[in-house]
Amino acid sequence: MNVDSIFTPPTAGRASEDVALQIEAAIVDEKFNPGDRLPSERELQAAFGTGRGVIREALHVLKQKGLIEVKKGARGGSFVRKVKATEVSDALALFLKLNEIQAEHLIEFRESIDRAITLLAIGRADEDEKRQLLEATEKLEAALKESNPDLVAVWEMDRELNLRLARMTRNPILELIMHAMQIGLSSYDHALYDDEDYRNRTAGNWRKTALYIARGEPTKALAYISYHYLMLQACLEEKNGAPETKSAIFE
Amino acid sequence: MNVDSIFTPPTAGRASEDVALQIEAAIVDEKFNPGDRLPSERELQAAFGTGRGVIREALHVLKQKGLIEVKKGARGGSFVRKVKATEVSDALALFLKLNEIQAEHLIEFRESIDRAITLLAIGRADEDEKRQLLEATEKLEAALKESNPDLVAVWEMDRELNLRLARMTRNPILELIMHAMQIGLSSYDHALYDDEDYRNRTAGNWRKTALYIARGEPTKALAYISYHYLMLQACLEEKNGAPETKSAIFE
DNA sequence: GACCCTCGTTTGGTACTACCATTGATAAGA
DNA sequence: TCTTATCAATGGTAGTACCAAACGAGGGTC
Repeated sequence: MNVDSIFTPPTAGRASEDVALQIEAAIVDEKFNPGDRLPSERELQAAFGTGRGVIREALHVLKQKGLIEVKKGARGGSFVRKVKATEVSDALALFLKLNEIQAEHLIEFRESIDRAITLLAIGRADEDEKRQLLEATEKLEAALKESNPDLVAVWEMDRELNLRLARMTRNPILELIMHAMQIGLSSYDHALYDDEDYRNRTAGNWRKTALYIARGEPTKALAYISYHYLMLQACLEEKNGAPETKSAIFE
Repeated sequence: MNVDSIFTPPTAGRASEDVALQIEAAIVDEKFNPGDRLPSERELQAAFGTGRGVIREALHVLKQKGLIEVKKGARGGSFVRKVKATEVSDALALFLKLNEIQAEHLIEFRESIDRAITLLAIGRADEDEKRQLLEATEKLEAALKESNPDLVAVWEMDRELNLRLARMTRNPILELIMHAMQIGLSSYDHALYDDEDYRNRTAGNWRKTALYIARGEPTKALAYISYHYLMLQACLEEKNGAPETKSAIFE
């Protein structure tokens, strides 16, 4: 491929930004597709007519954005990659951390999303998926009934349940948002799981929700979801006196 | 400030990543606050015991994340900055572009958000805000009734209306998501505004929605919102025959 | 013929140097 | 006092040299 026909020497103030923008534009315009290998740093250096440092700074930004992955060694280089939901989630998580978003707001938002997801999932998922969801909630409940439950594993199951339900909506944006929320709430959820009462009621709630999703009864499913978040809110307020409330949420 | 006590020489595989992580951690831990100036590149170079290139690559990533802004010249340097919602929106927009998300999914998601926002806004906004929202919708409708409406300005008013409503929820996450959605849908909305029938009905819908929000009648407000998205969906399907449907959505 | 080792090439990763461009402060001069 | 020139700090760029990892080709060994 003739890279010289794609890239032109940077002219804007910051060369590395211009380079990054040009390469990003080339990827967005599908001049490079996922899996493709960009020219090596030295080739790009020649194509753009800049120093190698400029190229490296630009590539680092693209890597951080999740647009490329970099391998070294022979046959290495920068490879175009599909942007994953993780990048969005990370950006969101960083925003949430630094802007000290209150847990109440996160919960409130997540409840809205959960309700939307539930309605769509009831309408779109097939019987198999609904059955599998129900079975997964039963497994979750069973795992918690053991004498010494592996909390980390159970928490992971809960996480997986949410993603599974989101997938049933057939809407990738809801999947993405759910994924992002889990990162934002993860340390918080994890902390609450220490409370035996909370986790048992959560699991029971999950099963009931899945049950009414499987039966196609949206009103009842939504009722259990709302109840879950009411309970979560209550647990939160209960712990509010402790000084480490805020820091407990974000690691 | 003694930077040597904060930063340690990178040890992980990629030095620049390690440096970026350490600086990011320092910012997240509030060792540096918004407005503060980080040490100069040459000072950081000394503190981390690396080459200046490594520092620059790390700073570029932080800049891209929106954590710092960089000024050159005397008294220049890297200054810590509040992470804006824009960074999240941009990441989301990039994800949407490269994953070719269908417009139907975006609309569906946005309707869920709009319904949630409306319910919360009715419950939390004060009378002044509700009245101002209603007045703004009336202005929008009036602007469209002119013989030769300035479509760009009107579209901007529509955008502003959405943000205003989101603000009325008192939940910054909903504001953020609304902001991000607008970026993702912007070119699409803009294209639809060319349709006179669509924009007139949209404006009318907005006024009705605002009216019932002001009156505190959630059911009717939600009905108008759903109707709006039904109409949007219909417009979309109508144009579906045209080959440029997909590209029209994303620039 | 199949397997393994070695060595060389490619490519990213790091260090260092030198110099430029911008910017703000400070000193000199009108 | 105001203006102007100078200087120093700092990011921006170029270039070089070398290191480290990874892969391939070739040759050797079993």
